[in-house]
Amino acid sequence: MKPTLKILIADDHPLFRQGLRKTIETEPIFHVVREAGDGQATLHAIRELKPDLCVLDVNMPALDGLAVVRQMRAQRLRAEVIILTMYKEEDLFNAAMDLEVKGYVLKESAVNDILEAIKAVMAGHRYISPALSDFLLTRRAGSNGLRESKPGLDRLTSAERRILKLIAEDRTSKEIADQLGLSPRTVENHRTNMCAKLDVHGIHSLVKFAYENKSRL
Amino acid sequence: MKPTLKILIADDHPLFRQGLRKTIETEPIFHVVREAGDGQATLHAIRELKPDLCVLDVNMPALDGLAVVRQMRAQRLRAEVIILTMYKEEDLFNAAMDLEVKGYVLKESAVNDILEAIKAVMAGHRYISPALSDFLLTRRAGSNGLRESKPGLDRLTSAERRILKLIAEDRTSKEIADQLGLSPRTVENHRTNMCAKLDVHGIHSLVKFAYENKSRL
DNA sequence: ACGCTCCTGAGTAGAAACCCCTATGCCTGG
DNA sequence: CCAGGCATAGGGGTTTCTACTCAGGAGCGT
Repeated sequence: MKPTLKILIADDHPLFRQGLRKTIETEPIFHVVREAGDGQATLHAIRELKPDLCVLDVNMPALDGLAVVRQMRAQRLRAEVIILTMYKEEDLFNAAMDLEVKGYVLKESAVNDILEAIKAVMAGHRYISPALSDFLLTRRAGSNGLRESKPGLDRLTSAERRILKLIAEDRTSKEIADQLGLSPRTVENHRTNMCAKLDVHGIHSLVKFAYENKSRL
Repeated sequence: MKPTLKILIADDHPLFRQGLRKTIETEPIFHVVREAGDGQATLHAIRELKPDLCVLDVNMPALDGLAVVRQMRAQRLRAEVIILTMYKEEDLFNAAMDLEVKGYVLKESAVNDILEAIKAVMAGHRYISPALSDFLLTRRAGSNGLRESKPGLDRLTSAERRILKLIAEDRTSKEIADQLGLSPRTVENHRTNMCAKLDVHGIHSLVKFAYENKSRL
């Protein structure tokens, strides 16, 4: 089987896009279905064409590359992402990693690298330019500290926090009630109130939130 | 400033050493002061010549590349190290990282990569082949405590993995069924089977598992 | 004293997930 | 050819969580 891979490229420089396209299409199964020059157009094109892979420049008008990825996640647009950037900025890199971007390539890299990155990502692996190895190795120290506190987390009351901590440990309302000496209904009411305050919906969203933020409870 | 850099290369294949030497010496300031074919000879040469940088193959007779590094550390021989290897083995890679090796390059990489690696390492940075980005990213999770792949994760079938990926995105069985063109009951059955295989129980445990392991799906 | 928030508890309803079964069709290895 | 694994689909029942409503009491500031 030889399914051609639908690729979208986004960069605000037409000449760079052209070079990128030429490079990518040296590989016959890679097909660039669209070029976009700004973030909004990129997002539109992703919704419309459902590409398998997006190669996004960070610096773009309207929406930058990472903002596009955030929108993709919010709108459940499933496509692999490779971020292209000119500079080695640690914050930018960490933000991309937090968004679970699969590829991160410096523009200074050899043209060969972008092809390698595409192949690796489409094979389910990740590809990060070696120039960023330093960031990758020291990431643990950095990314944990500078994460901004979620909006709404500070609006939780003490009882709610107490319960959320136990939710993060995968406890049911009944178990939590037993442990805290409350009625299961009270715990359920707190759950409901937290869902409203945090503006999360769905049966698992509160658990997910609790799990993501358990270090800050 | 133009001090020539003393480099030692170690590999048990003479032809490969020759290619490597030619490649390195395209850069005038790099000077290969010795080639070695096994670990003992390498260690000897390092003591004798005190090179600035050692490019070591992993597979060598007498002492393998990592054993040489261990000896260097034990004998306080200060030289930067770049490990060259043919295969992507996670254990080997982690062992090298634990030894604070500054460069780790796959032989399949472009010849250009080894030069980039040398330049990066001599500039005080690290250089890791992008093919190993996966290892690098999962290393912190691994070193954090839960260590290596869960028992049972490899027992999942392809359909189950496909569904687990969507579970990790907080989708309901109905949404997953719609997206994959299946009956909701089928998806629920897969959920049940996965719970049994993974030996997890409780309404949120599968979501939690999926979320923790989403990078390995 | 009056509002206000918070903690507590409850009724009702529905959605989602889990748990126990059965069953069909497909493919593969012995 | 048959057993077994896998993917598919369903029945019936239970538990858990969410989403609404309501309500009493405690504490707190104006």
